[in-house]
Amino acid sequence: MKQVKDTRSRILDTAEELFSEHGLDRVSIRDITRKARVNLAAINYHFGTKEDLVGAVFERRVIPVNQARMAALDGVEKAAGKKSPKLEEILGAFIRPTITYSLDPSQNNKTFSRLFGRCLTEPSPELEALLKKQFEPLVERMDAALMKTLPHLSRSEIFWRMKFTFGALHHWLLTKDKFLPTWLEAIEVEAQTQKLISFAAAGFRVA
Amino acid sequence: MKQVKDTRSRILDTAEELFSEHGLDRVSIRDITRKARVNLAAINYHFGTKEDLVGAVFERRVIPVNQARMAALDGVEKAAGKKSPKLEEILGAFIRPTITYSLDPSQNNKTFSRLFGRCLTEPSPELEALLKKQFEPLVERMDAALMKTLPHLSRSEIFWRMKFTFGALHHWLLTKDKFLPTWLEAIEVEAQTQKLISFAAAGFRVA
DNA sequence: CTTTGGTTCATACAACCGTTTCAAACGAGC
DNA sequence: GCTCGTTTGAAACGGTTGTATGAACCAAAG
Repeated sequence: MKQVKDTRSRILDTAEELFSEHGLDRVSIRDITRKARVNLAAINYHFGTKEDLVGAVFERRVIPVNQARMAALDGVEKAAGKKSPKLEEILGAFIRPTITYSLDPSQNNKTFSRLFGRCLTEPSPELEALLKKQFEPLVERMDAALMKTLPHLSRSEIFWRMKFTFGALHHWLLTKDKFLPTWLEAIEVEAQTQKLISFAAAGFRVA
Repeated sequence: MKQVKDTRSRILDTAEELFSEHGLDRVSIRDITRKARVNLAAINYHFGTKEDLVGAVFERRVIPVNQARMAALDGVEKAAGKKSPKLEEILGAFIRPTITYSLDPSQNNKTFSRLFGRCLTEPSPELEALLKKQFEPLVERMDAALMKTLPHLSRSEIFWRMKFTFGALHHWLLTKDKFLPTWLEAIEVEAQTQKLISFAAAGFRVA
């Protein structure tokens, strides 16, 4: 086995970094292998095609984040017992894991938030299928939790409001350190997160 | 002059269509010229580089949309007279023009919404500068109007809520006919727009 | 020691990229 | 009719792309 894992994960790390910085299409396989100091053929050997590599990069992050979301949702529902969980807590279970994972420096995740936001706009059909597979069960659980807490809303209504929340979250992840005016007072990420959660919660509470 | 305009605008139309469908980087100038039935060199002759073409495609749409937003804001403020305009009307002035322009079939705009949503995630520095230039004055006017209507909110607070609104809008534009579950009841675009506006308005009204 | 199965390497491949070139075609003004 | 500036055309440029090939390498198994 030698240091297979070394090569494989060095490719994954470098690819993630470059993809999130420049976009999937502006990064060539040669850019990745050069920066990872790995042979050109290593990518095709370990992952198959470039598209397979893209999938692997996404899966490595999306799966844990969505698992963390599920776990957070579990925790929120268990804590609420028989009562319905608070709206802010449900939304927090959806929003917070992306922050946690995108800022944890121990896992080379500094750049993950941008990658994550990006994955929604890159139009590869295979990537779209992957996303759908990764998000469908989560969205279903979210819907169920929200319907319990907001029983007066129809499932369709919840769907649209989730879409808006999703958009706000991902646009924020993608641009949270871009387009900032000079006069803006800098605030912590946690404070930004709370702003987003209460913004979305208010949107969900509309009659 | 002959049919210069014909060639030029046929390139613009085709480029817009292909860019919005496949993304900026997945479309080559050969794809464009082939589909537009125009000589390969025509793009470089009329626009310079491919990046210049991208800029031209965006500008042709972004400028009118933002002008329409400005005009709508003017109308809302004039109608309110000395009083502050209603929050929903301000947000509508920002949101509605993107709908109007992305659905008007008389201007080949069927695909514009996707292009528009896409332009925020493609990381070209020149495009970013173009966007900043096109949006800064608009955002300033929006901020001013919102501060007048919501005087208890700080400018920074309004900035973040605008970012969330922006994200919800653009994610919606980008995916409004994607990832739709089978059980979802179909509704008109106007109804979706109203949902978005009241969602965002509620977020702005949080104390 | 030799074989084996997995991994790395340099190199080659065909296809495509954005851009340039320059001759041909063109309509307007004299 | 004949220039003249503008627009189109076919072809080529050098460079890069993703992928494939087959030899070299290496740890572990027999």
